[in-house]
Amino acid sequence: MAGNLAKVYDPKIVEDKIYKFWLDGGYFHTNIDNNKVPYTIVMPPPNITGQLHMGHALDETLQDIIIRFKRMQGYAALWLPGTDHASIATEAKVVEALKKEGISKESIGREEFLKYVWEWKQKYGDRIVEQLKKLGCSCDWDRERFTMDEGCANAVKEVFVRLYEKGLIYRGERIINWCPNCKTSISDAEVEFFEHNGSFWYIKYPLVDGNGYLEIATTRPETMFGDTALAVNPNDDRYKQYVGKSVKLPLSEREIPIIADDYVEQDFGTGVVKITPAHDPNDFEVGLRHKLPIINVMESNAVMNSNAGKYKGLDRYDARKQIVKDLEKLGYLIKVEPIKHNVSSCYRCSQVVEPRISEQWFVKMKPLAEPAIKSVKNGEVKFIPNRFSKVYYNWMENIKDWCISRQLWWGHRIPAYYCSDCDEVIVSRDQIDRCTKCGSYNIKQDEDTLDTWFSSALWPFSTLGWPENTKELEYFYPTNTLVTGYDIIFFWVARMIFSGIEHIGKPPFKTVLIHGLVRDSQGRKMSKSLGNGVDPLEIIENYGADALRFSLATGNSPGNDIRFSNEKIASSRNFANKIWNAARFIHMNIDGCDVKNELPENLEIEDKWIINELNKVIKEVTDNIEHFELGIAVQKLYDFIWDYFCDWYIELAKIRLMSNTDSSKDVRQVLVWTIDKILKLLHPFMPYITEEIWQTMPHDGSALMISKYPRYNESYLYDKESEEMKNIMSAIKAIRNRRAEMNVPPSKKAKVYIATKLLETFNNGKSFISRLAYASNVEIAEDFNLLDAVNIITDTAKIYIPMNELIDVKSEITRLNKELEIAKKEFKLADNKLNNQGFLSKAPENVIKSTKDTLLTMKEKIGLIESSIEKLNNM
RNA sequence: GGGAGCAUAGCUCAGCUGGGAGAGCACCUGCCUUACAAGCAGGGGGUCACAGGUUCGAACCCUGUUGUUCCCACCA
Repeated sequence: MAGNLAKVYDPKIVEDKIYKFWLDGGYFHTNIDNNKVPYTIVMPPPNITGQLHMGHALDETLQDIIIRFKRMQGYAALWLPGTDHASIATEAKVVEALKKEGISKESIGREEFLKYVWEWKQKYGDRIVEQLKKLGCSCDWDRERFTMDEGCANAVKEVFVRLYEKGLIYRGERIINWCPNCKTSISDAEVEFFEHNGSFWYIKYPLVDGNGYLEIATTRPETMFGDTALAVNPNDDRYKQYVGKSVKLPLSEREIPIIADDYVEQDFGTGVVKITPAHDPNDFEVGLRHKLPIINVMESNAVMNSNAGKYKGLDRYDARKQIVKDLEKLGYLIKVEPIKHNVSSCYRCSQVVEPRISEQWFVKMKPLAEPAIKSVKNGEVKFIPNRFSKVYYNWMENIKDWCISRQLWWGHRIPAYYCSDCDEVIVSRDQIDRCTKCGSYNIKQDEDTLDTWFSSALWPFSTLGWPENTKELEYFYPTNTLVTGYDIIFFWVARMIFSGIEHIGKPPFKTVLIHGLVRDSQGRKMSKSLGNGVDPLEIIENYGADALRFSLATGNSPGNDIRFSNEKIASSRNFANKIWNAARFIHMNIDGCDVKNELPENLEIEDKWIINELNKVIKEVTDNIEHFELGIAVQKLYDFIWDYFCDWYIELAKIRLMSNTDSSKDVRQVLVWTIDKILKLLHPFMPYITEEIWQTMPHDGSALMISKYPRYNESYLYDKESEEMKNIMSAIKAIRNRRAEMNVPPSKKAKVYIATKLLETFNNGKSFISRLAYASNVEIAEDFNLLDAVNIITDTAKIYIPMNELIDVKSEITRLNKELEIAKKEFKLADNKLNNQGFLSKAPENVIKSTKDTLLTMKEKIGLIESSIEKLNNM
C-alpha cells in the first residue's frame, strides 16, 4: 500500500473520486428516522446568477463542518440545499445578455422574456451547485430546492393570501425607493447610503405680496417644480409673520403657501424648507399633515416630465445644472455651499435612488415583528455571538412596512387580480379567469412580482413541503442552526423568523451562527471593482478543497471577519501533506502485517501518554465544535496532530518498530488506533484527505463520513504516566536545547548522565533519550559527581553531558547565572503570594496548591543550579 | 445623531466564565536524523493602545481617553 502513496499529497487525484464515492454510497441522503434525533441546517440558497466566491466558500464550509460533525455524532443530520431565483439580479443579467443580441425585454414581451430567463436558469443555475460539490459539501442533493419551484411557489401564494386575508398585506400609494436604473421599487433594506460631496444651493422664493423673499437651501434644486409649500418651524420668531402667506415658485408662475411644521429645524440651513411631497419621504409626511398637493416631476427613468416645464426631457442631473444656471441668471440664486451628505443608492446597481410616489403592495410589519422580537428575547432563537441580537432588535423595533412589489417580470407574480368592470381586487391561491364578485371575464392579474426575499423568508419550511403538512416538516422543523453572514440579518434572518412564527407557529431555527466577511490579506473587502477577489475554485485547483476549508476555519470566531492570504493557504496545504506522510509512515510499517484497529493489552508509557492526550483533545474539540468555536477546535487538532502525534509519538514509536518484537506489534496497533481517531476528529474540517487515508487503513464500516465521532472515555485516562512521560520529554528538550546552543550536530553523539529522584521514570525513558537527544549512552542515578560536564537542569532532573572540549567554563557560568536569576524570580513571586494573607484566604485551593508546588520546584532548582555553579568555579 | 466591534511578537490572529501571554507566517542558527526540506531540532522578539478603578491577583471586569472598522438613522 505504501508504495501506492506518493510522497506529496495530490488532492486532484483524490477529491473527485471521493466525492463520487460518497454520492454513490448515498451517504448524503438523510431519512426520517425515529430512532435518531434530527439535526437540520437549511442552506442559505445562493443566487442562480452567482459564481462561488469566498463568502460562499466560508458559509458552506462552516455548515459542512457542523453537519458532518453532527452526522458522525449519530444525528439524522440533514443539510438541505437549494438556489435562489434572485429576481432583480437575474433579470438584470438576462436583460443585459439580450441587449447584446439587440433585444429588449419590452419588445419581446413578458412571456417570451420569461422563457429566456428559464433557459438561462437551466444553463447556468447548476453552475453554483457543481461548485458547492467541489468544496466537498455533504448536502442531501435529493432534496435540492429552488425558490421558484412548484412547492415554493405554492408556499408563496399561500402566505400572500393568508396575510392578505388577515389584513397584514395591503396595497397603497406611498412614497417608496425607486431605482431609475432597475426601474423598480426597492425596500428600505435594499437602499445603501454613500457619503457624497454635494452642494447646498441657497435660493430666493419671492413673497407674493411683493414684500421681499424667503431664502431656502436645497441639495436637489431640480425637484423645485414639485414644491407645494415652504415650511418653517412654528416657534421660529424669524418667520412667524410669514406663516399663511404665499411665495411664488421661481422659474414658474405657481404660488405655494408658507406653512408651519415641527419637522423643520430652526438651526439647519436657513430654517425654511421647500416641501416636495412627491420626491422626499419626510416632505411626503408633511404633505399628508397639511393636505398639500403632490406633484411628480420625473418619469420612471429619472428624466424630467412635463411638470418641469421647459426642462421636460432632461435627465435629473442635466436638469439640475440647467435650473441652477437659470436661477443664477434671473437673480434667484444667492450662494452655493459645498456640503457632505449621504446619498441613497440601489444595493444592486448603485444608482442613486429616487423617492417616488407609487402604488405598491406592503406587508404590515408591527404585528409580525412583535412575536419575532419576543422569540429572541426569550431565548427560543439565539444569535451567536449574542451581540447580534441587539442589531436585530434595533431593526425589528423600528421597522416600517415592507414594500414587497417589484416592477420586474422574473419572480413570483403577485396573486392579485383586478376586475375592470367592478373594480374588485381578488387575491387568490389559484389562477382565476373571472371576477368572483360580478362574474366578468375582464380581469387582469397584477403585473408585478414579489421581492425575492419574500420567498426566501419561507425557505426553512417551504423546502420541507409546507403548506402541505408533510412528515419532513414535522420531523426536521424547526431546524437547528442557520449559518450566515452579518450582512444579511435584516434581509433574510429577521424575515425568516417572523415568517416561521406566523405560519408554522415556531421560529425556524434555534441558533443563528453569524460569521464575518472574508477579506483580502490587507483586510480589504473582496470586490470586483478592486479586483482583489480570490477565486475559491482556483484555490481548490491549486491547493485542494481541504486546504481551502482548513484555511477558512483557522482563526475563525463567530461574528468576526477573517483574512485570506497565500501564507495561510500554503500552511493548510502543508498540514494536509503532513498527515499524508504520517499515513505513509504507518503504512510502511503495517502493510503486510495483520494489524487490528484496537488498542493492545500491553501499553507502554508513550502509548499511555498519547492516548491520554488524545482523550483530552477529543473532549475539548467536541466541546468547541458544539459551541461553534471552530477556529479553536481546528487549532487544537493542528497542534495535536503535528506536535504531539507526528513530532513526538511517531518518533518515539520508531524505537519499538525497529525492535521487531512483540512490542513492535503493539505499537503498530496504537498507531493505527490513534490515526483512526485523528482522521475522525479531523474529518469535518478536511473531509477528502481523511476519507482517502481512512479507506487505506484497517477500519470498520464503509465510510469515514458515516463513522462514529470519537468520544471522551475515562478508560483512556493515564494522568500519572502522562506526567512521567512529560518529565522525560522535558529532559530531552533541555538536552537538545543545550546541544543546539553549542552547535553540536546530531551526528555527534554524547554520553548523558541523569541525576534524578525519579529513577523508574527515567529508566523507562532511556531509549527515548538516546534516540531523541542523541545520546550514545544514558546513565541514571540519584547523583553523580562530575566536574567537566555541561550542566542542564530541569524541574525533575539534573543532566550532565561530558563534552569538555566544547565547554567554555566562563560562558557556562554566565548562562547558569541567568537561569538562576529566572528561577529566583519565580521563587520570589510564588513566595510573595504565599505570604499574602489575602491570597491564602481568598484564592481557590488548586491555585494555592500549584503555587506551593512551584515554590518547591524552584527551591530545588535553585539548589541544583547553585551547586553546579560552585563546581564549575572550582574547576 | 444612535449602536457595535477591534487595538496582544515584524505580519495575520488565538487567548472560552480574572491565576502571570500562545500559534502560524516572517527572521536567525544547526540538520538531507530513510514518513514528510511543503520537513526536523533550536533561537531571538511583547510596559497585551493609554489613564484611572475593582480585586489577594487584570490582556481579560468597570469608567474615561485615543485610534480604527462597521451597522443603523438620514437635517431640507
